Amino acid sequence: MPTSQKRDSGRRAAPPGGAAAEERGPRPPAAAPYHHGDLRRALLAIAEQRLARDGPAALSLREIARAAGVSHNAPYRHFPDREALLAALAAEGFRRLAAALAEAAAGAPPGERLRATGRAYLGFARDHRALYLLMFGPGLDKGAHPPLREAARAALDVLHAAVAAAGLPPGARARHAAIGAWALVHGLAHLIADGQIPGEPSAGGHAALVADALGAYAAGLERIAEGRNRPGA
Amino acid sequence: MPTSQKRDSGRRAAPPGGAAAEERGPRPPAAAPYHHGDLRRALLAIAEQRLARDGPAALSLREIARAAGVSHNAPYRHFPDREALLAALAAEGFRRLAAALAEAAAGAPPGERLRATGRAYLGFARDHRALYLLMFGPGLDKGAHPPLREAARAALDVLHAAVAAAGLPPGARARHAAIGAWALVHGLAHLIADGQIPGEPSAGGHAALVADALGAYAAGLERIAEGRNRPGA
DNA sequence: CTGTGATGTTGGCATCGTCAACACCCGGCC
DNA sequence: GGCCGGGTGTTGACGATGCCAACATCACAG
Repeated sequence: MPTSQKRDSGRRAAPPGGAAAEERGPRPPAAAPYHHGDLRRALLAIAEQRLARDGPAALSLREIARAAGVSHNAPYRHFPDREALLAALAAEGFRRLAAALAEAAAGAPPGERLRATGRAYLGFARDHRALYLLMFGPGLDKGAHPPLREAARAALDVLHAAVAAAGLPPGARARHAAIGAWALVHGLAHLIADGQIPGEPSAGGHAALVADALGAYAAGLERIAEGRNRPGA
Repeated sequence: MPTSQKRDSGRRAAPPGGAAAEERGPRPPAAAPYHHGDLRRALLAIAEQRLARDGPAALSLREIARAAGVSHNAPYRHFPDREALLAALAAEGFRRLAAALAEAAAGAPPGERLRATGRAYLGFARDHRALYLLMFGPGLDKGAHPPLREAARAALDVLHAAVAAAGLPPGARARHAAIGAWALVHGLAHLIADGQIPGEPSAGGHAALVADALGAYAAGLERIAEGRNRPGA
């Protein structure tokens, strides 16, 4: 029902209030269908930039509408409430994250797959800090928005594959190892994004830290794969 | 300037609006100084319970004041703004977390210290889910509230000690290993609290998962401590 | 006893999320 | 061609919130 791409009619080229165009791709005819021209996408784009600027708590539907050049109630035609917009934003973030992870995993040899995926995860968190914090932050009832869980599961699947490539035989223990890898990388990303770890979060800032932490975990996985020393009860 | 403990005068025993007493400890004379009687503490107690019930976003100063039986502006005599109250809550949480970690570490043999500390960390996150999410969530500028950083650093120190007990020689690499341990445990706690990992978060719910993940990391640390295979660049 | 400063109250302002009613405009139907 | 139904956007309103300003109250100091 949504995303109804109808026709163009060339109206409302530049809304007066906003500094944010809807950044239409290089697709000549298909755009601007109804009154405004693909609101929803414009709202999401504006919301993402405000999110990065002011944090999730300061995100107001009215301000987004204002920036889009529409009235304060227009967003309600596309999102039932504020949380739904946040959820759509987070879902899009999960999709991008999963894509980034898959790409990193595909471009690395099996032995390096785990580390490469972890680096990609951390890179995403660094480059989309606010979005990342929104995706995993509280205040978003994941159960009420299935796309979130679905995209998150897809991301975990990539981690699964990377752990399998690390040489661990499949089974419940491998699943635990995969979740552990996810948790390690997620914890690092979260602590860095939260500013708990001193040092510049620049591109190579925490490279040694990440390499050591991932290396330790990978070494443990190898050791378990070789010696089969059961740690848990 | 704040926390001015003056004297008692026995007034205003039961405010009409609230179901939340200020749960004064077993300290007979020292309590209820000025008008209300240790507001601030009462506000924090009420805030913590509302936080656990409705999440951090739904926490409103006015509602807290209402529950405490004071006017909607009384909290401003104790906290400059809403965020300051949140920060005080989070700082208290960090203090409790550090204490719990220290206790767990002290009660475990050196070889088990890392796992025991990790379990305590996860137990704290499970038992104080909302507070934990507040402590590490966005929307709280940690830089603006030094007590937060301080308490967080204290918690990390306990992890440091646990990692040292795991047999790794001190140095930059050991520091990285400690942060990695923190990240692993933090990531597990956060993912579980966020509902990303299916399964009951009850006391023993994720025991096997936690044991495997911590075990893998500890095994990697041991392997590094023995063989000295340098992972990072 | 008077004054001073911490504590609490009343009132007000701008903003926000959301609901209800109305206006516009496209495409389908006769 | 003309109507009309529903998706889309607008105006107006309500209650609630964070915060500011002015005032009231009380404990203690001098």
